[in-house]
Order: sequence, then C-alpha cells, then structure tokens
Amino acid sequence: MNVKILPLNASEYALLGFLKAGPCHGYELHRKLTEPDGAGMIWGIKISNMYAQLDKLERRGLISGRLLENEQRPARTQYSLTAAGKQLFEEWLHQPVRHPRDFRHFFFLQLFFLSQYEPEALDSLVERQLELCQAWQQNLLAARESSSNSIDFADLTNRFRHSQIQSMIDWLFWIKSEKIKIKPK
Amino acid sequence: MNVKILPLNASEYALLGFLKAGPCHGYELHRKLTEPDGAGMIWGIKISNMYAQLDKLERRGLISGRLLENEQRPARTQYSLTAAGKQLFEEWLHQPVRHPRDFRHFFFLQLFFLSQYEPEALDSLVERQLELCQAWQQNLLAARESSSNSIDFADLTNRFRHSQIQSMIDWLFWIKSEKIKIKPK
DNA sequence: TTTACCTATTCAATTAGTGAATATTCATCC
DNA sequence: GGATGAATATTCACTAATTGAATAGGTAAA
Repeated sequence: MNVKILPLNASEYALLGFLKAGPCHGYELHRKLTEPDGAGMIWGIKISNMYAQLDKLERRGLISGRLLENEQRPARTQYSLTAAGKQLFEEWLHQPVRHPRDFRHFFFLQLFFLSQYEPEALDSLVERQLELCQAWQQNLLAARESSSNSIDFADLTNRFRHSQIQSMIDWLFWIKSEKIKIKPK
Repeated sequence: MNVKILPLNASEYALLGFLKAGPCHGYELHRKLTEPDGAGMIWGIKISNMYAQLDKLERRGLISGRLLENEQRPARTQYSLTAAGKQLFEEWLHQPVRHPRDFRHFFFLQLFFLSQYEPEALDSLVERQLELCQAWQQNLLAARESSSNSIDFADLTNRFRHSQIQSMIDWLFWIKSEKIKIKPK
C-alpha cells in the first residue's frame, strides 16, 4: 500500500475549511471557493478540477460523501469532514507557513478561516508568522556575499527576496498594530 | 490542426535563451538551467521534464534537433534555435511582464539574459517595468473600498498586493539609481 | 576488474487541468 | 401552455505536466 502522503494544496485545505462549517455538496462548495470577496480573491479553480479534488480527499479519508436522492433537485453528493480531516485542518490552520512562496496562498487562507472560526487565535498566528519571516530575513542577510563593486545575479535575487519579505513583515505589523478586526464575510 | 498557442513558461524561455548562445544538447542545457548561481536561483526543473519541454518546443517549431552519433560519448541530440524561436525569444526578452505573478519568474530571467546578450537594453526594460508596476499600484488604490472602521478580506489582499508591488518598485529603483552593472556569470 | 559515478536520454505511470456533455429544475416570455 | 434559456449538479474524455526509474555507454579510481 505505502500511501505516499502528498501535501494538500490551498484549494484542498479550503474545501476542508468550508466543510468544517457543516456538510455540503460540490456545487455549493465551488461557489464558496470562488466567491469574489472570499477565497476567490486568492486563486481560481475550475469546477471539474474541484470535483477531482473532492475525490482525492475522499480517497485519503479526509472527507466522506453520501448521495442524496429523492429530492426536488438533481442528485447530489453531500460531503462531510471525517475526524481525520478535521484534525488535519485544525493542525494546518494554526501553523505559520514555512516558506515564503506559500505565504500568498496558505497564510491568507488561514487568516480567512481563523477570522471565521477562531478569531481569538489570529494574534498568535500573526505573531508566530512574523517571527518566521524575520528568520527568513536573517538567512538572506547571512547569505549575502562579501560586498564587491559589481553585482551578480545572486545579489539581485537576494535583494529582491529580502524586500519581498520585508513587505510581508510590514503588512503583518500593520495587521497587528492596528488591532485589526477582520470582518467575517 | 488548429494549434492552440499555449504561452511558454519560464523554463521554456530559458531554453530558448541558452540556445541563442549556440547549439546545445539536453544534458548540458539542464546543467545551465539549474546552475546554482544562474537560472537555478529562480526555479528548479527535473531533467525528464526538461526533455519533454524540448520536445514541445521542437513540435512548435521554435527549436530543431539533430542526432549526433559517431562520437566518444553516448549519442546526443543537438538542438538549435530556429528563426521562429529566435524571434519569439527576442520579442519576449524586451517586453516587461504584464502581471505581478510573473515578475519573479519572467522578469528575473529577462534580466539574466539581457545582462548577457544586450546589457545596453537593461535600463530601458527596467524603466518600462517600473511604469507598469506603478500602474498596478494605481489600480489597487482605485479598487480600495471607501474606508470603514472594519477591515474585510478584500482590504487585506489589496493592502498585501500593494505592499508587494511597492517592494518591486523599490527594488527596481535600487537597480536603476545605483546604475548597477550586472556581472555576467 | 569491480565499483561507482558521470554522461545522455527515454519510458511508463501518475497527477493535474480543461472543455464539453449530461440531465434536471426553475423562471420568464409570448 | 409551451418554448427558451439560465441555474443546478456532476461526470467524462482528453491533454498536459510531472515524476521516478530504466537504459546504456564512458571514465576514474581502488
């Protein structure tokens, strides 16, 4: 068997997150996923792709679906979080992202769900993410080559990354210092 | 027929870019692509994936390969840029990126190749990219909702994007004002 | 001469992603 | 009341992207 645990991507965590609020079927989940004022601000996903992700999550035992028939509407499959799914989501939700490239997709999603489900935990996540960002900065500074008069490609990328992360830090401070209350949609 | 022209991704442009220096075979191209002080700073690519990209570029008529046999080494396929490939690369090389998400992958690659092939064109590209970045900023400011005391998710993402782009702008100014000479590797 | 690593490419298999197809219900217009 | 089209809900077939392993000869060193 030897099931290789591939990490979930952002929209899969989002599916778990929306299902935490209660059972739901694919079509409705897709509407939530793409709502222009919500998760849809972060990325887009085609509906057929999302159905494939639901299958994948079910195969991994994180959600389970059952067919609802016998209604006014076309048959639909209602999915619910399993205990495993709930646990995975909760763990993920409170972990700051480990790499800058994940910031945009994952950290935003964490803010999104935390502000809905557990707003009192927001400060702590922001704080720990801030510390990680500052550690990234230190690593970049440490990696800078001894200054010479000519700039090479490594210098360019180092400076760029540093300034991108600085902008994350500034933004996190803004959230923190303004004691921002994120309005749940 | 009806060939849908999918846009090339960063590593495919990089392949065209390296082939502009002269014919080369896959294994060597992969070494260039992943050189830790060069393009390898921007992304990674598995070698089997790169061979698939070479096939794709050949099918699209941007490069052409011929088998070199009769040597000391294992047989290899030497690729060269076609006229169409050269033209596509040159056009791309001088166009600033149209969307912030491309900045990291594409703009860096453009700097990389321009600094090697046409350093006198660097200033102009930086200048035009700067203008585009400033236009992105204007759009974000225009999209900001009338201020209220509560912050919603749209505000968070708008502020974040704005600050990320500001960091690009700062970095471009740094390149520009320091009259930086990028050292070709 | 065996071992191990470097060169060079290909292949089979998996996973991701897209567009179109299917099928039912609902609202609206003539 | 019947036609038309939009909304609901999911599936399917196809293509593209990605990965790990397989193949196979060459070189260097023990």
